Amino acid sequence: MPRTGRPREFNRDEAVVAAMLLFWEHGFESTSLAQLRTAMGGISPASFYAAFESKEALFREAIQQYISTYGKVSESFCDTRMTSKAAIELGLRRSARMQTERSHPLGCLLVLSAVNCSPEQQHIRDMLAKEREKVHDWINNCIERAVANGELPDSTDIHMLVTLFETFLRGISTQAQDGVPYEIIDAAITQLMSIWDSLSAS
Amino acid sequence: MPRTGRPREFNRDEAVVAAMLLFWEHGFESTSLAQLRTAMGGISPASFYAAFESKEALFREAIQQYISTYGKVSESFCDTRMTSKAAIELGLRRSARMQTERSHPLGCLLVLSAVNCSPEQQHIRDMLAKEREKVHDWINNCIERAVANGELPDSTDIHMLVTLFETFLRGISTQAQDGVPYEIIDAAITQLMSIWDSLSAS
DNA sequence: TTAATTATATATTAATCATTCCAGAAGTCC
DNA sequence: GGACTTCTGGAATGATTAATATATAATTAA
Repeated sequence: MPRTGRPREFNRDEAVVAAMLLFWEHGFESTSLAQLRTAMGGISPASFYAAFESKEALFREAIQQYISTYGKVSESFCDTRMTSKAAIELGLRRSARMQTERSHPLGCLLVLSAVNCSPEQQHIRDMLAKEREKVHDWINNCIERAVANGELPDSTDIHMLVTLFETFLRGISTQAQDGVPYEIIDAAITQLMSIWDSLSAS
Repeated sequence: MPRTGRPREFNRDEAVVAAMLLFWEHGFESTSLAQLRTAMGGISPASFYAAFESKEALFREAIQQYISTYGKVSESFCDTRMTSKAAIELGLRRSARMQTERSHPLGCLLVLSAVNCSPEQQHIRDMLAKEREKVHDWINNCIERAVANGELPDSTDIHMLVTLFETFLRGISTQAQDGVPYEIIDAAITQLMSIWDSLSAS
């Protein structure tokens, strides 16, 4: 917080949220600075660069904003207060719910916002890949825990099961973008989770 | 085929394939005309616009090129010469195989190439959504056929089952982009298909 | 041989891209 | 009341965007 100098005339936090929503909907490269500045309250280029160092730096802030709010639904995957099955199931359902809400862009920002990227911006893709890997690790640890504590048999193919759930989770993003409603994805999750029971029973 | 006038100095078909690969890897908007012209054999702007009307028209041709080659793996979903289960399973496995091949960009062009789009290019997104809908209809018809001929019970929730398989199918695209190998996706497909047996048995 | 046709190379267009410069405005600190 | 600091509006930066204009080269048809 600056204690001296002319005070900022716009709310920085609100501006980051507005930018996040734009990046979420159109992606990093397809969102122009002019669009961002308009959505952030019609601020000038000078104000933009004084508050945020660059478009890329703003994008990084937007990602952190997403992770600390909407993205929290994924944290169910690393919630050890419930069974592994319950954690996976809740993570999937909460993700599906959030990604199909109409109060913000559809799908997951971490999956969608840098799918299309020019070669020079490969590091943007890599940055998001790292964030996705965190969720991957949560799911992986969750399944490993299930095998370790007997919730799933020792013969369980852990990598296979992680891939099964994660691939479905990724698919929710483009399904949501195409308008598939929550209820039907939720029903598919119920069916998907039946696999868990058949594995634990055998 | 022009029968008169100066002959074209580059192979038009090869140029479309080169463009398709670029669009596949970087998406519609993030692929520049300069990149395209270089990949298409270093042709000039004049030659480009003489052969293809515009960047968008070329993109449409690239999509058709994809559909008639790599995209054919999806046609398993509407192959009625085998059981519905076999059609779904083969469609998934062939999609996973194709999308993880290293001889071309990873994932599915129809899913990935217009995820990030500026508002003015919404019709590009819509165009790809229509192509994806064809695959959706194939899967839907395939499941409907299974219920109609007794392969699945009448009580089957068709929309749910279509969503289950299609969401997984969509997820393969970003999983492949993140480097998940074919073998592990294939194993997940095997597990996913076990749902079919549990449904047909009950 | 000439006309018609089509592709070519080169230069150029206007628009947009992210970013920077500069002068002034609005605060705090002493 | 300065001095200092930070933010502001507005103009300008050079690079890049997709697309076009113009003139010429290479072919076929008559």
